Amino acid sequence: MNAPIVNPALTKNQTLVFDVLEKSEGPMSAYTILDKLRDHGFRAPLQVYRALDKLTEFGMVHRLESLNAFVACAHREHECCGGAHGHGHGTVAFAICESCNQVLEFHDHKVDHNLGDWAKSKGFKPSKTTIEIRGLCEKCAA
Amino acid sequence: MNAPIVNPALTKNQTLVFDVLEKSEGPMSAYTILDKLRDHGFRAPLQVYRALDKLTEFGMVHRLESLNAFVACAHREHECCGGAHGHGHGTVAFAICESCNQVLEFHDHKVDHNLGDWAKSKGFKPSKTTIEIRGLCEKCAA
DNA sequence: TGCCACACGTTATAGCATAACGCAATTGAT
DNA sequence: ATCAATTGCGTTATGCTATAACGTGTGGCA
Repeated sequence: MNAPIVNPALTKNQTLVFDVLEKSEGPMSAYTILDKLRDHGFRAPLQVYRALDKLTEFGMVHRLESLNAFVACAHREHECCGGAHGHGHGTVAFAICESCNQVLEFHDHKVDHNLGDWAKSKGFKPSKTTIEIRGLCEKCAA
Repeated sequence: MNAPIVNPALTKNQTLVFDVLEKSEGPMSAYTILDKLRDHGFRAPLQVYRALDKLTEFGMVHRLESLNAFVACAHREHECCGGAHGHGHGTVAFAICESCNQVLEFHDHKVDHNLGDWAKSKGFKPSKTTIEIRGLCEKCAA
């Protein structure tokens, strides 16, 4: 459960990428981000991927594996997944609406605990856990 | 929780793809499968992807989202995720060793229940849930 | 000063997935 | 029987996602 970096100083590219993600309604692919940043001088995918790597390392951005896309962390004040206290919230989970693309980010300590128990019982040492629920959000299911 | 198809009749391509996956030690990408099947007349990715789509629909193959790869379902007798009784085991979870690429497939009813409770509390209607733990298996962690 | 670490920019390439077309075989209703 | 609908198949082309490998510039620091 590596504690993320707290309030790191962002570079120009990292700031640009993060701002685009934060202003977005939903998850974005790296190439969509690239297109949004062409006016700011971005020309190549690596410029985006390198920024995303760092932002993910900082805990400010999450990668949605089932979408090959990225979202800004939904938790304010960088308290996400650790943060100032360094104790961590454990694994982040996502509910992804397949109709409106809204993403709900949440923590569930019981799930963490249960998966942790399973791992312990098998001698498995987790480094990163992905939990993604695809489906319909309340509004779209109605 | 859609009940999977039980003992479907597989086409030639589906059988070939499934056999390759089942004999494999670990997960395989679609293109790796394609290469294994060139001698059997496979020429194009779509031949593999179409078979994989069906096998996944049948519950005989799982996609690992964090690897962009596929594994044969580890449960014998097609009792996986439902099967003959049609009651379903709920979500399948995977522990993926980043050192030896071994994949452990498992079910955890408590996790299912916890995520189900969360979804219900938010009015979210899940269609497919992905749980993947990356880390080190017992042997590689030693 | 020389070294190191890091961010950056660029070109090229690798790896993953699907669109769109047409053909053949199967099924099932009329 | 025959027509229509469905499904699987093969092929070509294309699009999307991600990284390798190279070089440049900058700031910190012994």
